[in-house]
Amino acid sequence: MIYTVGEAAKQLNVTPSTLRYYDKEGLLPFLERSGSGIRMFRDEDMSWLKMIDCLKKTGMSIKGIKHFMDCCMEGDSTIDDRLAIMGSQRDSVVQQMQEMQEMLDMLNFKCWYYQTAKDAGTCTVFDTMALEDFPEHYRKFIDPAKKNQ
Amino acid sequence: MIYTVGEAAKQLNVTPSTLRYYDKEGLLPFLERSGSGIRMFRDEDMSWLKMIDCLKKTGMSIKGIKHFMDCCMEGDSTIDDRLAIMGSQRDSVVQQMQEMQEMLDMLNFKCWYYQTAKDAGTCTVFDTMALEDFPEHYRKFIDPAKKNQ
DNA sequence: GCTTGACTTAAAGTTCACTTTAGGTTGTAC
DNA sequence: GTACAACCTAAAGTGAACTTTAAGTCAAGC
Repeated sequence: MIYTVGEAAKQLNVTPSTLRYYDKEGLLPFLERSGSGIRMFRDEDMSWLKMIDCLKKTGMSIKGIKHFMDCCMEGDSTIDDRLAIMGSQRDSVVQQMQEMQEMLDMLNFKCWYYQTAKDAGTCTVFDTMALEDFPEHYRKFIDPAKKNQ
Repeated sequence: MIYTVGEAAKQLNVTPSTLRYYDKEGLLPFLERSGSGIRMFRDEDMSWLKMIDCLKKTGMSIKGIKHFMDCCMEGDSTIDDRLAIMGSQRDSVVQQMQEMQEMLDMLNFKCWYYQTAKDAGTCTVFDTMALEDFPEHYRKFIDPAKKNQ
């Protein structure tokens, strides 16, 4: 199966211009054209696009992705480089997820906080609350210096 | 304890210019100044900054953060709005984490793939491998249309 | 054969979130 | 009292990642 830039873009949930931009930046060295110059995305190219999407979503820059793709085109001599790139990207994602979890904990606290305030009708409900009145796992978010959390 | 913009910035691991920029954009409505116009960050302001940092790190725009801060300054009349904002931000983070997990799975596959190629000295090692030769949890990443994964 | 929608390019424009620059003021240390 | 680092503002500049525009080409349906 062969897709045009518009069809490929739809599958990836991006605009055709984005794919053309990626092409211009050298992210799609695998891409072939028809005799009249039209981009032809094959099924295996869609796999490449998914990989690019993965790197993009995990925070790699266009330049970084281009470097990886260049390595991929080079062949076996770059296996070590590619392994290193994947390894550091994985480490980065693990870190990002840890940070995300911390942020989620804080947001969960805020949801509880505003839900409690909503139920009481006012944020002043917390003024008379002692630290022990807060659910245990939320206590770490409470700033004694701050009235309105 | 009171901090200058430079001290506050150091605690948050940002530059002083960033905090001045946030101030200019209206993200720091709580912030007070000394008689000579110098920004004074109190301990409870550092809590506000942590909240702003949390929203920023979870992908909220400067404009979105400003809106939230404005609600915070308004008082009890905006409790519902703030609860809604925190709720949707939490949902967004849950989604982001799910996506991150999928990306991590893919990167783990790629690490295994390149490690295997490295051990063999060539990517052609996969040419003779049947689907059953791949670890089970990695099989979903294999594209039959694609030689070099 | 002609319309129409999708494709092509190069180049300019946009948005976001800072960052830098220029010119000036403040406050602590000697 | 003077040096010097850190503060101040307004405004211009930066970099990343697209997005839009303009002018033209291609291919399927009538």
